[in-house]
Amino acid sequence: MPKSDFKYHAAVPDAKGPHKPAAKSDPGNGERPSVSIHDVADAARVSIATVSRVMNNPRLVSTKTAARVQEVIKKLGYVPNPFAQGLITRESRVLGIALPDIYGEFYSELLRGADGEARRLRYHLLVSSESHDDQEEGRRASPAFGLIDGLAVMITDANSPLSREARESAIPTVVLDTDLHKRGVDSIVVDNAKGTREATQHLLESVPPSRCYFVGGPAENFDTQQRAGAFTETLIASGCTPDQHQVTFGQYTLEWGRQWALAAASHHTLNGSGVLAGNDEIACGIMQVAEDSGVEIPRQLRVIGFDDTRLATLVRPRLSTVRVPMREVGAAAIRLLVQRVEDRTAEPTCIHLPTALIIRESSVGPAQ
Amino acid sequence: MPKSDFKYHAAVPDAKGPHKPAAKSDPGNGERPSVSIHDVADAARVSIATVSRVMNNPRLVSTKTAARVQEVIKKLGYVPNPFAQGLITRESRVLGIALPDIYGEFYSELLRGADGEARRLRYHLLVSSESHDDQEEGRRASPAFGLIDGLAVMITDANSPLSREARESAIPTVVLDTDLHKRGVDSIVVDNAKGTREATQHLLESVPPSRCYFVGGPAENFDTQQRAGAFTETLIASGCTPDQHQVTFGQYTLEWGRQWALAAASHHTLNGSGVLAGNDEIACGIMQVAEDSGVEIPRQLRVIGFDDTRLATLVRPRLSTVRVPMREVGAAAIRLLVQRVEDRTAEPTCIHLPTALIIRESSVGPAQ
DNA sequence: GTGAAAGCGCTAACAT
DNA sequence: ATGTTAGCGCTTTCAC
Repeated sequence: MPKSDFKYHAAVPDAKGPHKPAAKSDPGNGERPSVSIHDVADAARVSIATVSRVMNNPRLVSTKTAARVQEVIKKLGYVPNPFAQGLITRESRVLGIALPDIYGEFYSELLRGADGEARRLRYHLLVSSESHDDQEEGRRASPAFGLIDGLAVMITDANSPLSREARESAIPTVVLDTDLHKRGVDSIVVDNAKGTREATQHLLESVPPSRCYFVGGPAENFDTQQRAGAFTETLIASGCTPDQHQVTFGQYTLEWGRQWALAAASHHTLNGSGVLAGNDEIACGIMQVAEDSGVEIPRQLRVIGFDDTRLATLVRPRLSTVRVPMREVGAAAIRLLVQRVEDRTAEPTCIHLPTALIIRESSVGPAQ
Repeated sequence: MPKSDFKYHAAVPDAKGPHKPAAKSDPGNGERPSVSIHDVADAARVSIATVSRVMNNPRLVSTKTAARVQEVIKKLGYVPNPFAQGLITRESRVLGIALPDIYGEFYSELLRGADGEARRLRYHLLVSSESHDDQEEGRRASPAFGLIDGLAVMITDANSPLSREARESAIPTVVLDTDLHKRGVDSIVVDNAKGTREATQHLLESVPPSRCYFVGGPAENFDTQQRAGAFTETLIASGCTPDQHQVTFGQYTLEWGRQWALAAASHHTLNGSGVLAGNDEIACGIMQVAEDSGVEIPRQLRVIGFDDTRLATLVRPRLSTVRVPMREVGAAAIRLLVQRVEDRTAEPTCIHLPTALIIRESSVGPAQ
């Protein structure tokens, strides 16, 4: 019998240290019996080093020993303690993702993409939305810095405290929706300009430039700005400089769409117009008001949404919209993040994802 | 000068052990400089034990010392290493939540509730959807057992492998949507029966029982079964035993709603009927087909959805629906889970959350 | 190919 | 009130 067997078995049960931490097989409460690398080593009559090798670098172990150890591992249901592993390797295979909110089709789909990709790459995903923050003083439960290997942040508004924190904690980070790669941060951005141009040009096919409107989300929002910018440029290129009423900002909500449309209707500007909304919800709000006030879509009013959420195919008439590959955004963020985690010396990059106009019913048909 | 200062400083830099793990302040790559409890202890001229006490049990330390240590902690930006902590305390303050999918209003809202509650209780949330599984053999990346302190599982179909795993790993678990508290598992369930009864009775006010339909999701689904059951019972109570066409099962998708409605329309059963859909999406599908085939809602057809997602207020006519407090479900799950994590001896309980009929436009109005 | 041993950073018993 | 120390479970040199 190898000495390791003797040593461990003999030494441990007697040599009760002064510190008696979590139960090993404590009866009376429902603790996990928790089999450790020592248990495996003992049962397989090898040292813990060998067990470790079998798990992390099997080619350093003879096939025969490896097989025996594997068998014991299986029989005992051994799973390495991630805390102990992390203490040495400084890796948890957990990635954080911080979103401004996790509500609605948009974030939901993004998260789905991120989750799928993380799984594929054998990482776990720790989510955290910012929305519920700050109610109670400054106890900002930042997304487990120290535990996570990397963080994907979506920064909608300028420089949120979170991004600063991330920078300071020197943790691998990728930013969604803001191109910061010149500042040394990997980023994923969506090519808002392309889709916006296509949509605006599509509108201009049947609506005079002076009757085209952009109904955006919050003015501070990065996407909003790009979309508004591309809209304006396209109008200018067509020979019409839009006035201030043609480009407005509000919220990314259906309610804001309704508000805008109500105001527009009261100025009689709905009929004969074309509007590009900042997202599908806004577009839906506009469509609702139009319908309620007897303005026919698309005959009297053309409307195009943004994002291509399921909403777009749910409403009638079906909503033309600019598709944003939200799922791919989430997936790309994780892919890039993992890349960075596994090689921190790589050059910061920025992945651009395309947008494209999808024409459905709300923007086509016989001109008025 | 305390001896600890001498000991640590003198001993460590020279006594380079055989094992040289992760860089402490490795230049050349962008590692975190990582300040440890020792650094704080040194700088504050106390032992590491005192630093630990300041963080975990301040009342054991004199106010003066505590203040000094706190200052150093702040100056150095010290954050305890969660791996080292977890190794001893066996807690990570990370909770797992496993959902069949994370798509759509429903799961999105549930997740939002869970996230908010987790934050409130100072836990982190590790999500994982099952949908992306199993593509590549059996590499089931279970939700970080060993790392998480507890797991909230939503079991839609009978006994998924996940729930078994959870049981085996002896980790605190709460189950969503299936009452298992008799089997010793905390659970959160929604009182499907109440809302379903209300909805069915509401339908019966204007539609004869023989013209009432339940268009459910998957037959294996727990919620579906309860809803179908309550529907049938209510019909029976009103003196009509529903035939097999009146209670059907499919998917929780808009498409299934369309299919059902198409089939129904071809049998001329749409006009003059009342239908309770398994969820809002199905209801929307039915409404679309009805509209397309010229059946007016609510005049010729009454429809009620289930869940009260935003869809319900988006469509026209606005959808009557049975509200399910998805957000509260998520929050309650986390609350219960944390309770269990912090006291494993408590009796398993089952939290019931109510549902309630919300009457909007799709189910009321002048009878035909 | 395998084992011995150091030590990651921390908490908690024990000693003072 | 504070310090000393063992040890959580693991990975990894180093020696054989």
